[in-house]
Amino acid sequence: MDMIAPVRTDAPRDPRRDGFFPAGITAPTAASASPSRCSICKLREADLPCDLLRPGPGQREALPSTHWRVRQGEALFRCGDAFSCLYTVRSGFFKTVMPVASGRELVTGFHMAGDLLGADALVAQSHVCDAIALEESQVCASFISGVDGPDHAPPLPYRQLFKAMSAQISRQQGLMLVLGMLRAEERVAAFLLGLSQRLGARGYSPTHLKLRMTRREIGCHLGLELETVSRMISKFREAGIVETGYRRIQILDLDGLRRFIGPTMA
Amino acid sequence: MDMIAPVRTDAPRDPRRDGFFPAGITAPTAASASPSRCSICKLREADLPCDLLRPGPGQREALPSTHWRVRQGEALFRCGDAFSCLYTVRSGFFKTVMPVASGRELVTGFHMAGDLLGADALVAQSHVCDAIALEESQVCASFISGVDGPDHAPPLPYRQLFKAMSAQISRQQGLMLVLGMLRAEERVAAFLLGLSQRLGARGYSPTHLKLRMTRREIGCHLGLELETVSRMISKFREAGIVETGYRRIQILDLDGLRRFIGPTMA
DNA sequence: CGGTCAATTGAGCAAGATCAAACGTAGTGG
DNA sequence: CCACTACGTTTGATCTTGCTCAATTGACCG
Repeated sequence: MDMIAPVRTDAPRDPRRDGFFPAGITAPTAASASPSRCSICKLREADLPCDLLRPGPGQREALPSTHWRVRQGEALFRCGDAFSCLYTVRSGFFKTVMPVASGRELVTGFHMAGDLLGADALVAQSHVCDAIALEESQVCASFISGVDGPDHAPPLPYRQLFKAMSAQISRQQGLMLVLGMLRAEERVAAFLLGLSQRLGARGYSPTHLKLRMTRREIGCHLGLELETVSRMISKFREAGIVETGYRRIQILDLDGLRRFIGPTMA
Repeated sequence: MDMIAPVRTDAPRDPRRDGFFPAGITAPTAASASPSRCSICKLREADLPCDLLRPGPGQREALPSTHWRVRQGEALFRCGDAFSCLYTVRSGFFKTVMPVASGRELVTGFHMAGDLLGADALVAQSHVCDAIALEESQVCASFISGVDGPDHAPPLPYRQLFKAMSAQISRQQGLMLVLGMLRAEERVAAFLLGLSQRLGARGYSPTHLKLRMTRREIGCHLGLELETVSRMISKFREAGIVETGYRRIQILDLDGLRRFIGPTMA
């Protein structure tokens, strides 16, 4: 994805969007349609005030930015939306939510003045969560290319670092989902499936796993006691889904394991 | 903290360290003491192979890197260690652990060939978790300054982005700790304390909180049902620690609330 | 071949989920 | 301004899940 110009000409990609600005977002208030420098954004303790996106001495030009209003209950961006800019909360209150198949939702965070929103999409180029205003809010939107974009892109080593850090954020979000929403059985199944998938991606067998960690370590990773981990693995064995031999686990029925995760995760 | 030269001359800061290399880490094997370019690191599906730290066309010079061996059970780095370099797992298996006061430990992840280790320390300049080898392992260490370092530092806007992403990683790790190790009572107490602290840092009252979110949203954030959240708040009220009025919560006894979190978090 | 540590399995118990009902608050429209 | 409605909150009763305690078995190492 390339840099999106301050005046956006790309058509909305999401069916929920029906106008020039995202649903629930009005045109710039203090700023004109052409992006302002937004030097009034001086927020205490802010993670990333827009002012800090200004260039330092010897740097290139500042990233263009502008202000938007978001009404209560409306989305600043939604899961799947193409990445267009980073947001700093100027006033109000947001929640970020990952929608889950089961209807329940995972609230990944609450965000108030000074907090950064939207960094989740820097690498994948599309947002992985909804950002919903819990009250009338204002944000500062800073237009910045994704790490692969040609303009304003950082030097190569840092692009890789961005990717690595972004990958870690994604991994942690997945783990939060496991810890916050899944039952013991589902957690262990998800753990085994994740391990299988990662091993497969590296050229190892995805079905013959050699566990390098103890049941206690698995438990500490999944928020369970070691006895519970052991019991769940035994349950999978009794169901004919895995075969076990001490630290070695053979997955006989990958789909059966997926079925154990249930409707929460797809 | 500044860039640490490939040949390290700084004294170990951690009492657990007793030699030139971190405990359990032997001198470079394939590479000589002076860092090699390590072009043999071509790992499939890797998040950040050392090769990718090479400069692209028109970039500055590559970051120096070298290889280390880590024996089973030994630490690649430990919580509190000064940040010196980023690691890519070449072979073997690691766990990353956040030590917790209560003796239990939070395993934040398992890491195999191709995974990046150590990015947690890029901003704070010191590691926030232990990285322990679960079997005989090899890593590629890439020397890179922290985002505030003078050498190899990225342009300013990206430094801010690094900080923001790093902050998000820290926040998520804190939440994983809450989701994985705390009981309902402790989770709600930690949530209220966190909200209080963040509001205080922004100039609002840290004791008179106006909750913008519903009990259900708090529950979805903490991995609890909304009834449980309500019950815990009622318990705090009955204990004389908070006063409640619908969406408004007044904290009467901050220390009392901290006492509820118990020994797990300090 | 003990010794140590990890894993398994069982029994009882407590924390939290679930189901259900009553109550408060905010918002709407007459 | 008030009544009505919708939704959020509180509280209670019951039940399930997973934790705790305990004993046994199994693997690995000198």
